[in-house]
Amino acid sequence: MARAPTTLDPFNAVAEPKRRLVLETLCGGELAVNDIVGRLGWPQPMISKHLAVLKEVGLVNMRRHGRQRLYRVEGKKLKPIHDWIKAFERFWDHQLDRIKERAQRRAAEKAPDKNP
Amino acid sequence: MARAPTTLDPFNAVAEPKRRLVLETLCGGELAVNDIVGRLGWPQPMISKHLAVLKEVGLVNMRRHGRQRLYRVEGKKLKPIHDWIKAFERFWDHQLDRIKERAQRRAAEKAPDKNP
DNA sequence: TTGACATATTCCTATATGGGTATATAAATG
DNA sequence: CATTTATATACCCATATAGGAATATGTCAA
Repeated sequence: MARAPTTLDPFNAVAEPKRRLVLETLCGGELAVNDIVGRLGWPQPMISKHLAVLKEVGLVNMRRHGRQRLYRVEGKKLKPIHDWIKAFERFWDHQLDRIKERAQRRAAEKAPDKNP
Repeated sequence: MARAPTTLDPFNAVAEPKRRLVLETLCGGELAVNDIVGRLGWPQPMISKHLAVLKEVGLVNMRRHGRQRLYRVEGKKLKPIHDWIKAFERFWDHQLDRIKERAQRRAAEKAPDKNP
């Protein structure tokens, strides 16, 4: 079997560094293709092709406006990655560990009879 | 040009779903290859090959113990992904937005002359 | 030494990629 | 309609993949 298609899921789509740059570029808001071309300085077909992949996984939306096509980032589609990575946060964010522990302790104080 | 090698960075290594499962399996602590084979039920060469990729990007460490090879997850190597995704958190975690705003407001109160 | 066990490596193949270049489609404009 | 502008698509190619099967390497034990 070959490698999974880039359009399989956000993980694969975002593995390509240039596609991440496109998403970052769209972070400020809706942009037409040529705006992205201007900001990134890559050939237009390259931008269009990367946008096509991002659109197929739902990471961007498109709407027509005259002869332009305005692309907007659909950030929610990145949540699965965020959720998956969360399980590993403890490996670098010890601060967070402490926050969580404190939260759990507080929860335990509020419901001290939950675990008899 | 072909697709970037899976060993280029954590993003590419983790794009493969099975590789994510291997990492999750190692989350509980060091495991020998055969333990992973047992838990995931995949052919041993498949596990070894995925481990090789993960090791090359530094997502796992290995140490020999007798005839076994014990693999341990190196979670810190996932931080770049976490950091990149953070810029998009606002797209789903509105709660977090409010927390951040509050923190910024508080910081502004502490140093009210920073922006004259 | 000879096995048995644990793991890695090699060889194969179908498959999809990303970039480049050229061209097609579509919409506004004169 | 003809032309310009904005974007997408088609075609080509070198490349690396993931999986399967077979085999190699390494290590302990009798």
